[in-house]
Amino acid sequence: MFKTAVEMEKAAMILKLLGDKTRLTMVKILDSHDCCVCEFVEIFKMSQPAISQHLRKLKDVGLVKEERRGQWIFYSVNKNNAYYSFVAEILKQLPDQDEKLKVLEENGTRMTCC
Amino acid sequence: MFKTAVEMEKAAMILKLLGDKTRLTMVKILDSHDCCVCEFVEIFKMSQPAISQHLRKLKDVGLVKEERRGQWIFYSVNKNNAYYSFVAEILKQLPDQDEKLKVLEENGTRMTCC
DNA sequence: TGTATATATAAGCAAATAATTATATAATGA
DNA sequence: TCATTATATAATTATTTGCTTATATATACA
Repeated sequence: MFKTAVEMEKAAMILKLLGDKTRLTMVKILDSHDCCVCEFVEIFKMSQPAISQHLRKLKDVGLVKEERRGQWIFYSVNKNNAYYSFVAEILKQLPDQDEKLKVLEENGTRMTCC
Repeated sequence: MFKTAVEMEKAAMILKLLGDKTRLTMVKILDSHDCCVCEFVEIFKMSQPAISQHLRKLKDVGLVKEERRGQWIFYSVNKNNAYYSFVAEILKQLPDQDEKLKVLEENGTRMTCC
């Protein structure tokens, strides 16, 4: 089933990170689509620094990784992370967030930026 | 697979609750054994009010329930809770905590109290 | 080379969290 | 009925968190 159980300390740390609605939704979205910061700014109607700070926390524990593409920095889930399978089991149980991206495409925000 | 996905808001709330090492371990233990407050005080080497407050939070969202047995109040996981299957998937991936209870039995603390 | 755009980072602050200490409640047993 | 034990609750405090505003950096493009 699972190679090895996640340590309690690490598990609690991951859960605390995911225990924020914004970050949880980010990870759920990133699990199926790469996104850049400006898309999240649109989706969550939050300031750019607030978004960047959430992404920083996710990056610091290795849950997401970043990749610059020209002017933009794209984030994606780091599926090689030791805790990815732990996280994936949680994400599985969450509702699809694709309609959030669809809204961006409809109002053109997705195209403009990325 | 799952009847219905857990709402993002609710999921984040549950994850935040479990994102504390003490509470996460409590729930993992309670998932297989009922326990009373004084046992947790021993296990975690924490003050009784601190333990009671953690249990209160878990009870407030319905993850655990309490049952008085004479002088003691026993806590157990509320498997009827709407979010139990969500939580159970997480607990599955955590290492067994039985040795923590074993320590209590060895030093007699488990018997004395409960 | 200068300006605009995307992003990160730092500093400051208000709200939330998790502990402590002190006190209240409830059951047990002499 | 009184002392003891188990637990809850309230008040206080220190720490952490998540935002804001201000500023820095890095790329693109005219």
